[in-house]
Formats: sequence, C-alpha cells, structure tokens
Amino acid sequence: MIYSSELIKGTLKTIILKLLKDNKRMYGYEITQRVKELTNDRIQLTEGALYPSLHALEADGILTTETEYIGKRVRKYYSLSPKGKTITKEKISEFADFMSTMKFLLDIKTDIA
Amino acid sequence: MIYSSELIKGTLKTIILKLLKDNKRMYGYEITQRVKELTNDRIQLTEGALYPSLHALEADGILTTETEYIGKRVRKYYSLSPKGKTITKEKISEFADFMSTMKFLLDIKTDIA
DNA sequence: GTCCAATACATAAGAATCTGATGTATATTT
DNA sequence: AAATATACATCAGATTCTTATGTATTGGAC
Repeated sequence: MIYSSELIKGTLKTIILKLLKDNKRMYGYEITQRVKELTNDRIQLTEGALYPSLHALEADGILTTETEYIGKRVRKYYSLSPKGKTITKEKISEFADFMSTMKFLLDIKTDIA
Repeated sequence: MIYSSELIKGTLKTIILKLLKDNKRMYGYEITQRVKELTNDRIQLTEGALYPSLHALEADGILTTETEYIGKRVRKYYSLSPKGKTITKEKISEFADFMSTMKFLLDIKTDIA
C-alpha cells in the first residue's frame, strides 16, 4: 500500500526533523531513500516536495548546511541547529498527541503492546 | 493544545466520513461541534474548510443530501451513499495503517492498552 | 424589547504545500 | 554504449486550508 498523498501532507517536516535527530547529518537524497526503506516503500518522498521543505527549514534557522564534494558531485548535508532540536521535540510530541486524538476519534483498535 | 493546522491537513475528509458512518446523517454545523466536543477542543474545523469539503464529497457521489427547514432556517443533512460506505472503510483502514507506519518512523511509545 | 451570541448556510482571495515535469550533471552497472 | 542510480534544483499547476466576508434566523441576557 502506498498512502494517498493527502495523508502525508503536513507530516513531511516532522519526518525530516526526526531523521536528522537520529542521524546528526543527512543529505536530501539520503532522506528519501531512508524513508522509503524504513517504511517498506509505503512513504516515498518526492524531490519536488523535499527540497523546498529543506530550504524552508534552513531559512527558518532550524537546519544548518554543509556542502561537500564526493568526487565531482555535490552533496549538501543538513543538521539540526540548537533551535531545530527544540522544535523537533515539540513537533514529535505534538504529533504523538495528535495521533492519540485521531485514534480515539476514528475508534481505531491497535494491538496490545 | 490546539494542533498546528498543517497536522490536520489531509485528515478532514476521513473525519467527516467516520462521523457519518457512526451517525447516519449529520449537518455541517453539527459536525464542527461534534468534533470539537469529541477532541476536547483540540480539533476545531473551520467552516471555510468544511463546506467545500462536503460539497466535493457530494460531487464525487460519496455523500447524499437532504435539505430540511427548522422553522425558517435551512439545514442540510449529509449521509453516506453506498459508494461512500465503501470509501469510508478504505479511508479509515488506510489511516490506521499510516498511523502505525508513522508511529514506527517517529519511534513513538504508546501506553499498553 | 434590544442586543449579543449561537446557529446555519455559503463563497472567495490569498497562502501554503504538494504533484509531476523538467533540467543539469556525475557515477555505476549491465 | 546505454540505462540506471545518485544528487542537486526549479516551476507551472493543482489542491486544500486560512481568514474574512456575507446573509439570515433563533435564543438568551439584561
């Protein structure tokens, strides 16, 4: 199952921030591959959505960047700024709260444990 | 806590369909109040988002309508069509699947039971 | 008996964000 | 040699939401 795009809307930034929290630094293409892999292909980030999001997070001072060359090919690494670390915690806990509300609202049964 | 609007994006139609599944028929204003009440004010649907969504669902043949007058005031009741009932089941199970993926991805701990 | 809040619908400009296409270029595999 | 994978980026158009505005009725407070 590949999720309908509307479902994923609004979760992209949270996903990016969580991955960067766990991995110190990552580049855009790496993020798309990691998400694909972690979700068994269920969530496939498109570059047209990802790169503008990364740029926006950088412009907001949430991410910092370092550019490196692998051979002749450029690679742009993103990391959380101190502000970004705070925002990340808030975003994840907000999402957790939201999920528990939605679970109740949609009356969804989950497995114990 | 009132959730940031981007979080709620993409979930509006699923919420509408679930309420109509449980309530046979409801009108727009009633839906906003019920959601507010069920979520302890955490999710507050705006009319500018709700009415266009209802109209779109009706145009897609997912909802049917009956207009009634309460005194001189008009009230428009929405119900699930047969097609709507099928879509509703699909949407809810897709969302449940999505939540479990996101829970894993964001490494969120939930309470047992 | 008047005013404010609540009920109840609707539309619309602008903002935000995503899709899907396109573009450029290097590296690797077949 | 060609196709695929890696790696960045932008952009037109679509979708969907916010915020404001509009109309009108009903109920409660004072």
